[in-house]
Amino acid sequence: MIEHGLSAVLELDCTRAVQQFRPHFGLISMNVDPCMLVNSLSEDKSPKPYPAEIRDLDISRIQMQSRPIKLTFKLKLKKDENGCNGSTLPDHPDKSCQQPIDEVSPQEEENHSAAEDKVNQSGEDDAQKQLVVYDPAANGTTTGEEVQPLSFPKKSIPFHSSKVLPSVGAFTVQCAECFKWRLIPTKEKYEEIREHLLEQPFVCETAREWRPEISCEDQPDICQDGSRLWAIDKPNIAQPPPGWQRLLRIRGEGSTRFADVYYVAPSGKRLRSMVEIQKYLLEHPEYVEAGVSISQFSFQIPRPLQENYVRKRPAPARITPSDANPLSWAGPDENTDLRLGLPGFCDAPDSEIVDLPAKKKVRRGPSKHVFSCDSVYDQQGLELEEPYQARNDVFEI
DNA sequence: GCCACCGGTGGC
DNA sequence: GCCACCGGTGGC
Repeated sequence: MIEHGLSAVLELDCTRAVQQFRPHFGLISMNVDPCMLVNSLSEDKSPKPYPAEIRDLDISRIQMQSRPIKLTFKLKLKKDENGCNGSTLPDHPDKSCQQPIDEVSPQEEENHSAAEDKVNQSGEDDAQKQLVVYDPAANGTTTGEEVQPLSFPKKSIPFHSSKVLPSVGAFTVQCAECFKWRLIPTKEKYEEIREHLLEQPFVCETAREWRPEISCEDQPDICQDGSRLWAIDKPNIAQPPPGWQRLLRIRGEGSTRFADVYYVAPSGKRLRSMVEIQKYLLEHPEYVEAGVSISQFSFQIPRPLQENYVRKRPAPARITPSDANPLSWAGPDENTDLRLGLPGFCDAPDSEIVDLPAKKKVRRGPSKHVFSCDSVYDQQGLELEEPYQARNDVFEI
């Protein structure tokens, strides 16, 4: 079992792996907590195929579609001070899951993985909680060691985290031809694909770079089934300059905006706007001399598919006699809209709501389903008409 | 004291 | 409504 307070949070539900949604580009993310774990595969560590943040592990819940998978990965703890120092993987028939713990570099920390997780506190049938990620070993990409890491998921022991924020857990892109989701092994590869997505649409064959046998005939790696929160990224965002990191920080539900982008300079300086970038480059001409340009930066953020994830900005106040009465604003806001589910793929467990960061008491508009089938299908339709126009990246959180 | 995160605001 | 910017602040 997991020891030393590893947080349990994420859980998958991809059994209903049906192609139900068709954005074209995206990330999969999972909730994150102060304790970050990073899995790496092979011993050579170059490059790390599937680093991932995970808050909780329960390998026994992992299923690779219909075939068993063998997991081998290392856990790396980010913050000892969070009670996460030291851990072991859960007991699992496959002892290859047992690996030493290393340190995590900032870069690794940002290399979220192609794995997946999500908390599920709804108590759904275990059979519904499985990870749907492709099995590299099954595709003949494994060399030497038989294993390929994949992902993991699931919950177990809550740990003391005062605040839990979602974060990107994996990267996925949708094939422009078959519309199946393909996981992207690294953040860097994802950024590379994203940079030229409009001119070079992603197709399953593109993934042969790391999955030689993949084709549109293969099952999707992941599904948009409402069990996780998805966000749609923007295409054609330049890759960060060499040595720079582009960080995406997902805000908690109910915040005034969905996420923040930061750039981390090679010096470690964190910059949060084009103004700051410009100023920094002026103060450090060596970067400009090395070829760094302001055009290589973008603070565009993805858009959450979950309705009402971001708090709407209140309409300009109109003072009327009733509004002037403070009591008219005093009632509790139940946010019942966040607890509604729909049959079928939209019957997302309440857990996805429950698992999100503590909601703020925010005034919301008329109740709507957070994972409305209608809204999703509407978007899918738009995607079909304009495959690579507006939204192409998707994050799952 | 630092900084990650959040809120507010102005502009479009 | 979205975006860009940046100030405030709680937690460490």
